[in-house]
Amino acid sequence: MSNSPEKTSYHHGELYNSLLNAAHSMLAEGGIEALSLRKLAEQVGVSRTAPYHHFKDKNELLCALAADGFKRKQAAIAQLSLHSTSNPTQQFKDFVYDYIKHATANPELYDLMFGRPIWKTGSSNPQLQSHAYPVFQQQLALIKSWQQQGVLDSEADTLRLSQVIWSTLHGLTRLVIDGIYDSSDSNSHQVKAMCDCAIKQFLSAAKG
Amino acid sequence: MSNSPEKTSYHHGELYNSLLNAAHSMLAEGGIEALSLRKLAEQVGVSRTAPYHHFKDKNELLCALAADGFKRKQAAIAQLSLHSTSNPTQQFKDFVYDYIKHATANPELYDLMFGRPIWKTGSSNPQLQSHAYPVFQQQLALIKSWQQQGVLDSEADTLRLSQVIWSTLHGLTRLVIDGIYDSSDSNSHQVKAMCDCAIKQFLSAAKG
DNA sequence: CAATCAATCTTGACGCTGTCAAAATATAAG
DNA sequence: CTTATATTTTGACAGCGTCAAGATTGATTG
Repeated sequence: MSNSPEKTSYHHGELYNSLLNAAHSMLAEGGIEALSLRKLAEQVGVSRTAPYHHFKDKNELLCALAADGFKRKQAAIAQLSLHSTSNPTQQFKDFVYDYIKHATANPELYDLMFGRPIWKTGSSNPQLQSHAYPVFQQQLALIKSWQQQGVLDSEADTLRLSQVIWSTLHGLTRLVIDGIYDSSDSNSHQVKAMCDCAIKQFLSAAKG
Repeated sequence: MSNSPEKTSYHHGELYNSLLNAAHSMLAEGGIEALSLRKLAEQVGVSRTAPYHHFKDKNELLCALAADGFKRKQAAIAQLSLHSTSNPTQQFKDFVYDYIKHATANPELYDLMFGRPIWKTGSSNPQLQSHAYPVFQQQLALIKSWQQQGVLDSEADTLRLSQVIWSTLHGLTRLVIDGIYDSSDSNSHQVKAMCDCAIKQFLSAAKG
């Protein structure tokens, strides 16, 4: 959308944000693989090495992009918590649906945020971590409250249960967006069925 | 290990297998990222474009490598099924432990077998699919039997439950091997705890 | 055995990538 | 105005996947 103002001046002035914006849409279109610094620079109207004065690395750009994604994810979850008009069981269901919905709506962004390249040892930025960690804390708080309300297994250790539920959602998402499940025909219908099955497992475990 | 016989003859004779072997160890050392056709050719002692007479693409080599992994995985699961001396509940636990154990022991191979690059639309080889599909069928059969024996929720649709359990194991594996969980200190201890929590959830759901 | 053919391997080249070094230019500070 | 600092540029390097054309070998057939 709002990529480059096409300034003709030597100094761009808004290079940092312009690069991030352009990177965002380029990521959405072709994934991490198609995201190259050179194409990015060209699209913003600047030479190939200009970005290196705002991002030390390609990795640093990816981290900044992912950090931005975590910031928005946190806001989305927070807004979901505010809409607590429904009963806690329905809240948990909505939490699951929303997780898969957001992830499958922006598969390339999800792939970046939770992918190897930026989390591999030595790659993860302190700035990235500071944005990602609160999101997990947020999820942990939600699950703790659901445990206290008897929706989820109250005997389980909250941290472990959070990790397991997250694993289930993450795994389901990855299997879908990585193409291991065929996304040809009525895929969303099957994904919905998988979510419901997962929900049922966690809910019944609470009544053991 | 047994990489190249260093034949000086023009025709290598065993190029296909030599490439696969070299690729296997190169993958284990540096991951997909570090696996380049050129380095591979050099290591086997052949020119850069020689591999193209045995693999149409780099993608085709990756598919062959992954297919080999699936073949071995199938054999491993089959052997696990034969060791059915223990009770079915313990069998299910061992199945979970083994999944994570094998995946974390060969993280780079797992990343290849269940990663985007080879499953992305248009990348997956028919040969790859024919090796991967039976593995899922195998897991589905196991889960069906555990359902019939009352270990897992017998009311759930077998296909959906298989997908959910697989999602949990896959997600847990990915979070670990992708570096999202810090693998610094006593990691295996925490992973064990997560597995136990997941197992408990699925077992209690059967007694709902 | 000799000639032909197909399989295999090599050299050369192209465009793409990330990134460093050094030079040019614009802005800010003294 | 001069000096320093931040920003951008051009040039260059090594690496990558891969195509095209030529060289070499092993197998096939007359």
